[in-house]
Amino acid sequence: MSDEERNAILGLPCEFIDVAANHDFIRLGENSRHACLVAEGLVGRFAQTAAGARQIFALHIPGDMADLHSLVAPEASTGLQALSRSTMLAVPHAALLPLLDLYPGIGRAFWRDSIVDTSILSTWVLNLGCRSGGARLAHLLCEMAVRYALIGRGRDLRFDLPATQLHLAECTGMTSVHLNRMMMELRGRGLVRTRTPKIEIIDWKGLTELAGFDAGYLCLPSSAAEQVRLALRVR
Amino acid sequence: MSDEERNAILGLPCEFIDVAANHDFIRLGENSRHACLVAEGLVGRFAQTAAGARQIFALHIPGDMADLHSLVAPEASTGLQALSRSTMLAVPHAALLPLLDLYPGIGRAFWRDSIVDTSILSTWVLNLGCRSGGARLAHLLCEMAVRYALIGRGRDLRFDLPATQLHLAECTGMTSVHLNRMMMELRGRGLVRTRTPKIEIIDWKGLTELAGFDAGYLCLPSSAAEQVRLALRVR
DNA sequence: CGCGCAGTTGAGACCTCTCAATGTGAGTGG
DNA sequence: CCACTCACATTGAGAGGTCTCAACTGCGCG
Repeated sequence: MSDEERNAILGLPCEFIDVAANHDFIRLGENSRHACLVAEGLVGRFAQTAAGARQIFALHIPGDMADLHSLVAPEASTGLQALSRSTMLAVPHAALLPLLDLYPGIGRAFWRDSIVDTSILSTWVLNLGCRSGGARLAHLLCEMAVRYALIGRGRDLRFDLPATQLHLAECTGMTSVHLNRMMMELRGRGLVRTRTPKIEIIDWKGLTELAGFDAGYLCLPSSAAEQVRLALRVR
Repeated sequence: MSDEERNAILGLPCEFIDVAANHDFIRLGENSRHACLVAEGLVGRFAQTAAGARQIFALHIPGDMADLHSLVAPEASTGLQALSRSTMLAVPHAALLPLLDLYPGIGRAFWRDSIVDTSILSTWVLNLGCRSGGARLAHLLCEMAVRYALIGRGRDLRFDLPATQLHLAECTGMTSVHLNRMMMELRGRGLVRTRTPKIEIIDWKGLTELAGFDAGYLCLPSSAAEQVRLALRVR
């Protein structure tokens, strides 16, 4: 984006919103009039079956736009839930939409952001469809380690993931009971140490191998990839 | 889109490409220089694990843009495979990109198209994470019935789905053996009649209930929803 | 100090995979 | 027209992964 475009974005009106843990602040089927940027906390995008089973299909950490897509498809049938106490920055669609016509670069950047989300989502599909429970959990931990490192909140493969095991189970398509057993197995194998919400990856190589993790799907520019490597202090 | 924008699109240079069944015409990790519109056949977007397990996470039928996302994120790590003999219409990125700057409406329409793909993908995640094998298959059949009806290729809940059971298994995260058993169960319950590639849904209500299917995620404008109802001759 | 949520544990049922064999139909060459 | 071949669908049996349900533990918070 150009400086002009960047400034247009920074000049946008917005409003801080505080959300309690486990609160669905955008309900399923609700039409949203804002785009939400996560300022603090952890937010999950989810949907659920008629039977009540809930699936989380994206985790948003500080700095993420959680529902940019609502700009062009406000009727989307997914909800947004704070997994821990979170604060959001809500930007009205009414203020954002005109920028899209004025600055093609902004639209393209937003589109690209959606594509990255989709790439992550695709990888989650690959996980759910092709990998065992333990590998799915390991993959999620690898992903979050990299993403937290990227925003400067992970050092030495240690980071806070403010989600309960039930939340993680809803991400990885498992029962919380089974997730617990898988988590214990990762610990038992000496791959991670966890004590909610703290996660510490002890054996990065082992964990990524078990998970089949390759950070490519996060669509990092090569400069960022370098940065992650440094932040993780890996290799 | 305005007429002017529509005309700009129709004036784009393009090239027909014929692809044999089971041919990966965009390999994993390959950088694409074209956007592909499916003209005929069935195309799957896929990725695979290091162990070789393949997951299809989108099916594209005639009229779909199979990899619009490559325009803004050409390095995406997914492949494109023809599931049956297909013909594609390839539009060079070089010709498409300038339009994005000239016509904001085009960019927004493309973005919206990506969002719809993402919405479908989200629903596949919900399927994989929360539903049993039989329900996943039923859901896929419901989705394809609606989508084929929308492009005028489904009448009375009958349509051709030129994919093998192995392909369907790769879509739904099952073994082909298990998919076969689930397919036989759907038949046994009197929900569908199938004989590759023909699919006939006998009991729409029963199938949608088993699947927990709700067409909302396809993001149809209300006019199209009406149209589908007519095409399916349901309700 | 007690309540309640989150994590942990156990046992049995069920779903899905694995591997291997068999059936079936369309196309092909003789 | 028949034998052959190949891809795909179907079947069986046993192993393993995951779920269910129910109980129990540990810890933070009021």
